Amino acid sequence: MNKRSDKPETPLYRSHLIPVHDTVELLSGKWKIEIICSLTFGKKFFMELKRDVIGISPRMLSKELQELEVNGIITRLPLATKPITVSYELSEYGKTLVPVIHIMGAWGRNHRKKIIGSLKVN
Amino acid sequence: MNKRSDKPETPLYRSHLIPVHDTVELLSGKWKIEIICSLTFGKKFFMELKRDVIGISPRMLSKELQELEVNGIITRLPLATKPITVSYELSEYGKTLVPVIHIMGAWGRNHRKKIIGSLKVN
DNA sequence: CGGCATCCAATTCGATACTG
DNA sequence: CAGTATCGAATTGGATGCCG
Repeated sequence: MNKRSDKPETPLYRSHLIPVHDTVELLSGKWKIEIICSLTFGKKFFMELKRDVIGISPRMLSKELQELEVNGIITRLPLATKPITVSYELSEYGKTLVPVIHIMGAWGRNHRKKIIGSLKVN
Repeated sequence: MNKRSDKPETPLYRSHLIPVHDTVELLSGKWKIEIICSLTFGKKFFMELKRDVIGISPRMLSKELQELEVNGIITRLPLATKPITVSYELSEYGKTLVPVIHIMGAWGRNHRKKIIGSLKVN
């Protein structure tokens, strides 16, 4: 206990709620983070993503890619091959989201340790 | 374009997926962020929270508070009044989550600006 | 007052089949 | 190959009433 104050130094004002929700919702889809993860390693074809993201159906992959695209996180690059192929990549803007995800992951990793530790009393 | 590399300096490895998901899911409930926001201003009674979080039903408030409690984010403090009253506060551990939320909010605020800007072509 | 049980509405997700 | 359409299952959230 090195602190007695009840309040954190940085309260969360109501004006912050919407932006935080935006970020949470953008990442809330069941497969979004995994898709972004795969794309941090470079450009991928639809089919490669489907192989990377184990268990995803084409329906969900398509849907979540569209959501990421309208948010500017990824760029869709259709190629005039035969049959058509489409590759996706993280946009420069999308890359600004990666550090945020890392910070969330760091907290989550620590949280996992804490929760598992708190179960050892079983 | 000050960079030519396709890959971000910090890829997201698959080992990061679960911890990131943990953090997202912890914040994914419809009212969780707002509850945490309210509690960053100090201890609150159940009833006060219900007034603060406009539109929430007692059922949802109770449910989300429980989820935050089992995750160690908040502390439940029942008082032996008549009738019983219960107050909630952010735990010291829960306060470690606040900076993460702030970072998510900062990204989201910028994202909002970007998205709204991209609609001005309407 | 705090919170649980029940029931219903809405949203999300999965499986599968189909098209250009 | 890269999606879309359709259907059904599962999850999530809301309204309400009851109880200690």
